[in-house]
Amino acid sequence: MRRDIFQAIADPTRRAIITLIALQAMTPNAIAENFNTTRQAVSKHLRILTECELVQQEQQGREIYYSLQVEKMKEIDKWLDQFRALWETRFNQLDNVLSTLKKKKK
Amino acid sequence: MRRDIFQAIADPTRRAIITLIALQAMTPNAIAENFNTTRQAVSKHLRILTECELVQQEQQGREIYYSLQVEKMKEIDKWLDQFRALWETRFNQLDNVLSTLKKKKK
DNA sequence: TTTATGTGCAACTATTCGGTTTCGCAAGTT
DNA sequence: AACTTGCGAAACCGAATAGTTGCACATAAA
Repeated sequence: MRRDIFQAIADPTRRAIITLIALQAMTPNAIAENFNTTRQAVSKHLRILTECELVQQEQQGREIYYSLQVEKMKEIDKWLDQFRALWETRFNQLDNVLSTLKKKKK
Repeated sequence: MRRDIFQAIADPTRRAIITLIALQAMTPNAIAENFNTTRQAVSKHLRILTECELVQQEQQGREIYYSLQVEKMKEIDKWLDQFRALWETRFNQLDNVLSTLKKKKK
């Protein structure tokens, strides 16, 4: 079981769940109403999101409210950092190709 | 076949490939040397990356140089935008939970 | 106490995924 | 022309994935 954040956001339904609970905590039933799947399927997604700490639970009577652990999303942002420098300069990927080819040609 | 950028970066090997060719175009053989897999496996990853336009090819004789289409990475950054506001303000996810619970309690 | 509701978990299924092995082909080299 | 090298594609395989159905259990309402 891999269960890292990149695998977690790979699924479109999970991304939608993340967006849904980003602003307001929601119960599995309430979340499931927004998708064409069963509550159990949503529950499975929530388990995966919980396992990689993207999501938080808060029991309230017999209901469980799920909310986004927004801090965790920074990890994706952090990974993107290494590329940010590339797309922000005038030296784009085309220049890379050309310089590499030139080098190979000698 | 889903083949979107989020599914593409879900695999750790593919993320490593992306990092590897971000600065310099490389051939499949050269890329494969960095991993404990066959060249064919790398070739498959490259096909997936090419299909979602994360990667560019440049034929050079019988060699094919692959390089990162860094512009495409912005799409991930763009998706993160909706959460950036959340983690940058003092209102973090704990506040969300509390305010939601307060509302429910009436 | 009985019934309804909200939930997680287990078992099963079809599909996808990442990998290997084998092959064919094109481009260089001898 | 024969050989080597670099590559992609196809066939196959075991594992993981996303979904379903069915169940058990706790909480709340009747």
